[in-house]
Formats: sequence, C-alpha cells, structure tokens
Amino acid sequence: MNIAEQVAYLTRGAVQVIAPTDLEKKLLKAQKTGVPLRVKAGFDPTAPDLHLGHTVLIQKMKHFQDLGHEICFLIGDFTGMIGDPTGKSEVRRPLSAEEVACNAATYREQVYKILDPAKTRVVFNSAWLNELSSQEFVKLSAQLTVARMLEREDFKQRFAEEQPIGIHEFLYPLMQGYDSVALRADIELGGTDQLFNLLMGRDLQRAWGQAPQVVITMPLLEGLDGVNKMSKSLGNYIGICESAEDIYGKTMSMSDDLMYKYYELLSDLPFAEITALRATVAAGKAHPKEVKQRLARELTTRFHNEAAAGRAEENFDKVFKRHELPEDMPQLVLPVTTDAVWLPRLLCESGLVKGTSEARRLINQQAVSLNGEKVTDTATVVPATGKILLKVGKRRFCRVIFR
RNA sequence: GGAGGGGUUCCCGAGUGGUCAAAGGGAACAGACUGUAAAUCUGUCGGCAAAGCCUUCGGAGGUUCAAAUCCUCCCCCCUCCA
Repeated sequence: MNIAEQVAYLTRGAVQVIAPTDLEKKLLKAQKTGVPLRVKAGFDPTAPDLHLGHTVLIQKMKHFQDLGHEICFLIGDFTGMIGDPTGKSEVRRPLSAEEVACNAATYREQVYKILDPAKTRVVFNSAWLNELSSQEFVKLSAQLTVARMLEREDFKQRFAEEQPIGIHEFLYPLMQGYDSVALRADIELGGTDQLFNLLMGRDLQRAWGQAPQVVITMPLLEGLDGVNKMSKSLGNYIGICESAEDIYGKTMSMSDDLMYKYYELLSDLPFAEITALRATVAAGKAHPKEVKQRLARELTTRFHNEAAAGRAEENFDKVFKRHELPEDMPQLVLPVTTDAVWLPRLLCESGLVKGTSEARRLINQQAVSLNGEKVTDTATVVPATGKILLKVGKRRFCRVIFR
C-alpha cells in the first residue's frame, strides 16, 4: 500500500484526524525506517464485558496492526480510580490488584478475538503513574491553566450550572495525557468523547520534548435502541462473547435506519458500497431484512465462525419466520411428586418467569402456551406426566419432562 | 465553621396524616401490526394458590384508630457563604 492508501485505510470511519499531515509524515517515516508506529488506546479497568461499541475502536487498532504497527492496549488501572469526568461522574471504588489482574485477563481473552496477541502489548498505567513523584506531578499540573480546563465542554457546563467539579477530575486528562508521554505514543485512538483527553496528550508530549501524537477519534456506536451510546448498563448492547444465536438475533432486532451505521462502523465494506446498499433498499430493489441478515451473518461470523452463523440464521428463520420450535431449548426434568402442578408454579420452576405473579400476568395477556395451545386460565393445572412444552412470549421456551 | 436543599418502587420524578402498592415519564415485558424490524396502538409493570393478605418510600425508634407524609436520634448526598 502506498501512503495515501494507508491513510485511507487507517482513517476509514474516523470522525477526526489531528493532524492529517502528521499522520502522513509518521507513516512515511515508519515505512522508510522500518520502525513501526506505536498506537495507543486506553480502556477502563472495570467492566471486562466487551461489546460491539468497544470493537469500533479495537477494529481500528487491528487496522494498524494489519499494517505492521505496534498496538499498546492500555488498561487504565490508575486513572480508573478517578473516573473519566465525561458524562456522569461517579466516585469509583479503587480496584484491588487481583481484580485488575482478573479484569485484564478477561480483556485479553475477549480482545484477542479481534487483535493478534503476538502484536499486542498490554500495559497498565499504574506502572508509571504510581511512580510519579510529587515534583513531576506538580510539573504535570503546571502544564494547564484552570481557564483552559474549563473550556472543556463538560466542565464548562457543570461550572455554569453550579454542579460540583472535583479537583481530582482535573487530573484525569492530565494523567491520560501523561500516559502518551510515558509510552511515547505516535498515535492515540479514542471515541469522540475523548477528544479533550487525547489532545492533552499532544500538549504534554510537546512539553516533554516529544513529537505530538496523532489523534484519531472514532464515532460512538449507538446501542440497539438507536438513541443512546451502546452500554451494558443500558442493556442496548451486543456482547462479543454472547452466543451466535444472541448476536444474530439482536442484530436482526435493530431498526433499519440503524443498520447502516453498524455497517459503517463495524464492517469493512467501503462507504461507497454502503451508500449503494442504502439506495438499493430505498428503491425497493432489496429487502431490508436481507441486508440486515448479511450484517448479522458477518458479525456472528466475526465472533464465532461461519458455520455457527449459518446455524444461528437457520434457527432464527425457524423460530421467528416459520414460528417453529428452536433447535434446542432448555429442558427441565422434574420428579413426579404430585398428580398435577399449578401452571404458574411450573413456569416459575422452569425459570421462564420470575414469580407466580409474573406468570399470572402473562397468562392473562395471552402470552403463555402449553403444548402449543394458548392458556387463558391462571388456575390451570398440568398433569404431572410425560413431556410438556411451555412457551412464554415469542422467544421463551422450555421442555418439561416428568420422571 | 455558618446557612440552605435533598435521600420515594429498575431509572427520573410527583406525593406533607387516611381515597397510596404510591401520579407522570423512561426502561422493561406482553398483545396487535410486521420483516422477531423500527414506528404506532393496547395492556402489564413489589410479592403471594390472590375479590384477600404480606412487604416497600435512607436507618432506628416514637405519636396516632391510621404515617412516604408528624416528632426524636442517626447515616448519606448536594449547594451557597467563610
């Protein structure tokens, strides 16, 4: 690849590149000298459950890796104690060394689904931040004025609204920036919400006599609701460790409008092709469901494999399109202790519902079927013999076997 | 150190003595419609073998026939002044 092609490849989908000429220069230099660029991206030490939102960034890291550059997967175990002021700031409980190690292991396990372990360096910022002397610390904080810090949108707003701003929150961007100094990063990747912190790295590197890193920001991926950023706590996520069925099914449940965004941020399809795809659907020449299925297959394949994706698709069509029973469903084997069981109790024991109250509600809402027949009476009792098929809503199944 | 504002069911947020398992919104779940789309509409949304009973409104006591609401003590959060 020539430099222009490399730049195009590495900035596909990026929101901002600061500064583009620096990127070219760095790539050129790397090509000439054969010394790979050092690419940094930071992650929180908590929440080791990665979802597609994280993969936008990780995928970008992989692009750099593909071109032979060095990836620094930074785990912010020190900065994690502060918490990024972006958005809702909460005081965080410091994690123990064991917890951090455990989370890091989980990160590795998940991240290596995408990244090449051999070309990935995992680093912890406590390694150098714990060693920072008070003198250096003062030097660090002297690089920045309060006025400059208050330019930051989040702080500006909170200051105007007389919301609290902790002094330690000022330290977060400084320390994240210092990470770039410590690592001598050439490039730092981050979400658009990270811009301030990323730019801080450039300022600090200059102050420490280093060439400023190139900053590349990636869009935040909306969750399945299409509104909020994908996050586990909002429940609008697709986890990369979920089953093939779940990844496939969740992908299919997103809105049509949203899927193009997912194509842009998660697939490697050229933007021109995605635009064409959108046009084809708009013109009625392609069914949006098929376009979405293609996406679902691609994502499922990425985190599992093609065969699993195929099975997931078959199962999906079977259950939701043809309204048949899924390949495998949970089974519950119960000893026969009485002649008959009250249905809500049985639903409860099968784990399909949380309690008998919920079971009653669902029965009243025509949501429960027994051996394929809708149940209308909450007082229904089931004879405790043989096999029974329970279904709640569209997707909850269980086979109960009495022995 | 001083003054003030708060802690309500998953979340936000009403509620100042009975009509409160607690308005409204969001999320979630179910049904209709579909492509399991989305949007929309309808319903449900503490627990319980259930026209009743039990447990909930930061915590512990108390007043009262009756407390989320009043009193006492305590814990926690926030703002302003210094």
